[in-house]
Amino acid sequence: MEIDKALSALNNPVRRQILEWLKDRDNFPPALPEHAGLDGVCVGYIQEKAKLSQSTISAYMGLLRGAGLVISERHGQWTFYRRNETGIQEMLKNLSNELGPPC
Amino acid sequence: MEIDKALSALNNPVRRQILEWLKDRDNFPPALPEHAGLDGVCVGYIQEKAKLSQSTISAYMGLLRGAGLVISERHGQWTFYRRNETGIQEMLKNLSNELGPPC
DNA sequence: TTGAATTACAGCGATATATCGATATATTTC
DNA sequence: GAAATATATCGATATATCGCTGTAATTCAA
Repeated sequence: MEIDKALSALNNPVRRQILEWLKDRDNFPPALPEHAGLDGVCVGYIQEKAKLSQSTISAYMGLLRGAGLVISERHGQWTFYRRNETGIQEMLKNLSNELGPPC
Repeated sequence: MEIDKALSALNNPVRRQILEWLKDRDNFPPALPEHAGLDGVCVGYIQEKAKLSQSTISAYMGLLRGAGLVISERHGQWTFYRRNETGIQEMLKNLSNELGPPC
C-alpha cells in the first residue's frame, strides 16, 4: 500500500464521494437479476450518480483501484467495483502512524 | 477544518516529511539562545533539511498552516513553525469518519 | 456476423501544482 | 539611516491533474 497513491486518489471530492456511496449498495439502482449475487456496483451506475462522463469515472475507478481503495471484478461486459475495506483501513492506519502524535 | 485543504497539503512527500521532522525538535539544529523558550522551528532550518529553495518551503509552510496542520508564531524576523497536534488529530478523525467502514 | 452495450484507453485543452529566482517586507544591528 | 538577515510574495516555467470527446476492446444478443 503506497500512501502516496492513496493520498492522490483521495485528493478529489468526487472520488471521496464515490467511496462513501459505495458504503451502501442502496445508494445505487438495484442490480439486474443476473447480477444478484454480486456486491459491487457497475461503472454506469456510478457515472449516473456522479454526473461526470463515463471515461472520467472509469479513470477515477482505475485510480482508486490502483491505490488499493476499491476492488474490481469483471463479469461479462460489466466491471463491478466495491470498497476494499481492508485497504482503506490499512491506509488510514498508515496515515495515522505517519502523521500521528510523536511517540 | 477543511478536509480538502488538508488532503491537498498532505499530497506531497516533502510536506509530509516536514510534519514528521517537526515531531522532534532534535531533528533540527539547536535554537539560538534568544529563542530558547520557543518550541517551533524556523523556516531556514526546515529549508536546510529539505534542500529546497527558501521560497518553496515558505509556501509549503503556508499551505500546512492553511490546512490547520501546523501553527506559526512570529518572533521578530523569525517565524517558528510547530505541529498543530489538535488539528492533525482532528483531520485524522474526520478522514476516518468519512472513509471508515459503513456504520 | 453484425450490432448494441459496457468499459477502457488515447489524446486534448484548461486549470492546478511544483519549484525556482528575483524582489518586497519586516526586523535587527551598526 | 544603511546594511544585513529572515521570511513572504511575485512571476515564470515545467509538470501533473481534470474532465472532455472520440475510439478501441470485449462481450452479449439477434
